Amino acid sequence: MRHISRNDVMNLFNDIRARVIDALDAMVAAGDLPQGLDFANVTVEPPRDPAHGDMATNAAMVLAKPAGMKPRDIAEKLAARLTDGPIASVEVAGPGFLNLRLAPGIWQDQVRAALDGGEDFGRSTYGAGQKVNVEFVSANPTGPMHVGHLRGAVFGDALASLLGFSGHDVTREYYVNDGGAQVDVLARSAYERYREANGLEPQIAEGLYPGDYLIPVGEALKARYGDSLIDKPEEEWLVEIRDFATAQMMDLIRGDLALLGISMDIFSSERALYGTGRIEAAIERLRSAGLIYRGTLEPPKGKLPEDWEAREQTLFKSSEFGDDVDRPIQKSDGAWTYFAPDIAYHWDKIDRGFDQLIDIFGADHGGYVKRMNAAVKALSNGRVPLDVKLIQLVKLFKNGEPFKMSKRAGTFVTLRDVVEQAGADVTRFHMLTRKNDAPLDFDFAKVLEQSKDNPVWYVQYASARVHSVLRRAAELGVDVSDAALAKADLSKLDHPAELELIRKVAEWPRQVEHAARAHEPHRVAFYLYDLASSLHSLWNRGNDETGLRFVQDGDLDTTASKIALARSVGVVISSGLGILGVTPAEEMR
RNA sequence: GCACCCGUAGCUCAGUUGGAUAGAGUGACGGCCUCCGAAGCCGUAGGUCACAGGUUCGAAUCCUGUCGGGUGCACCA
Repeated sequence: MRHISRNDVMNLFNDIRARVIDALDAMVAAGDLPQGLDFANVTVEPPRDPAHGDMATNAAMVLAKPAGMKPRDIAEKLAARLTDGPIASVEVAGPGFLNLRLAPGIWQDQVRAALDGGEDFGRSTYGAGQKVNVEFVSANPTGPMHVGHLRGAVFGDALASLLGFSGHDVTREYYVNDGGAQVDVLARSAYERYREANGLEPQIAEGLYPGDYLIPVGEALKARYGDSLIDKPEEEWLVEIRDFATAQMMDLIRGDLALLGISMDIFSSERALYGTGRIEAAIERLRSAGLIYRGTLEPPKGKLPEDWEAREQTLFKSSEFGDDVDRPIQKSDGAWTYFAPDIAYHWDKIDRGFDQLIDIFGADHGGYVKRMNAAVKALSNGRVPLDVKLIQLVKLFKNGEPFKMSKRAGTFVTLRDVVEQAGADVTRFHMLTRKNDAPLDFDFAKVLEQSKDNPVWYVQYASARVHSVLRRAAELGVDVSDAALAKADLSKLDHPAELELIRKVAEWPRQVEHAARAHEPHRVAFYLYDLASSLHSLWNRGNDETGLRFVQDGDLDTTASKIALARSVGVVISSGLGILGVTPAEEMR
């Protein structure tokens, strides 16, 4: 029998799949199957219909064609080799599925595994320690974060946690766009506030940042420079004020992130790439691969920009890597485009030894992903995969009414506004209740509502019920420590309604692994909702069937078994919420 | 015009990387509290998975085309 790691034991589905693969290997050895088959598509999954048993495998069907055999023949030979250990019985069904029934106690063992593992239950090693870089937020350092940044921030942080939980070595990274014209605008805006602090009338011209958040920056500048910069030409103060203001803005942003419980491992500066030869070196690397040339791009088809004119530019041959056209890396005046330092930046990430890169962009930057993918492919010789996740817009509502925002009118909503009104836990969970590429509605009234319409509340309510029942059992004299509960007689948990909940708990390792593979943390949120639903369902059955209540007056042993189940649900909820960055509730009052 | 994302119940959305009879919430209707937390649970109703082809044992899922919505399209970042 193949060696099974502790991790695989925790993921029952992987364990059973390993047994199926072993049986297939044995069939090959015995000549029942041809050599050289690929078992990668063999899956073991919970069947949708419970009547189909505990688990089902498609092995016979996916192997029929490559093996040149009938599914039914494979299925029957495979079935004969599977009834062993945890698998109690096997039947061939439908077009060639093998429906597996597990031996008594196997599911219950998963409850024990959850209690033994605690919040490590479901942790996996499939990431194999791979170094993954998750770059997210990367908001321009020109002001506080607003709602537009909020969702990407939560998504990136949760994805990073999810990958860490599944065995990756994760770095959270922020790319500071401090190299372009917008930080000069910031400097000029801050300068006006500096003049204001010196008692002069600020002249916030069109195009400057009007926000109040620069007023304290102006005062800090006064404290530092007095009036020595007043009426001096821009050349004398631009760089100093720019660097100062940028640093202040980054402090602001770090504070905003902290409100959400987000802490970056690294802030990488775009500006720091200039003048170090890093950009030139990155471009040179592409040039030596024959991917840089001087050329003139075709005008875009369809509506032609008014001021379009043919220009010779330095181009990157991104079209060789799936991009639609080649992309300019230098402007006509010879300065780098935004793309050039970004190429250098990604090369730097590759250079730092990451095995996998993930970028999180707003959906409005979708047009950028092909060229970035092309660059990373070219720079790493295809070694390092880049996955760009696009985050769709958040639509704000208040009691069903759309919340109009306008930067000009000063009514744009900051991240701080949202978190202070809704709370970090609610905000974070709600941001993850949609797939990243689907638009999301955020209604300040609804997210705070206490009903099952609100998934945050619903999951928290389940958590609170678990804690409630643990408290009651403790009052009756049950030792509710995990170590003690793990010793309870779990074979008492044999009612179909209880088994249904146990199955949900047992699915956690599998769900979290799938979520990690897909880079989709929202799956964790949906699973938790589902798990909460199963708990509520069992709970309410206890109203009619008193034998199903978690607390059984006068029978401490049975209570301990049932509390063990409740606690395993609680363990998974806090583990799952932990990945999402949400604190589980102990009570709702 | 081109590229990317999306199209699933009246509404808002999931859908286990191709599996068996497509699921939740909400809204509508009907049940369940002398009972561990009813802020909950159970049931009924509701579908041509935008449309048309194709791939195969098998498609909401993969490919092609069409329609509809969003986003982006040289010297902005």
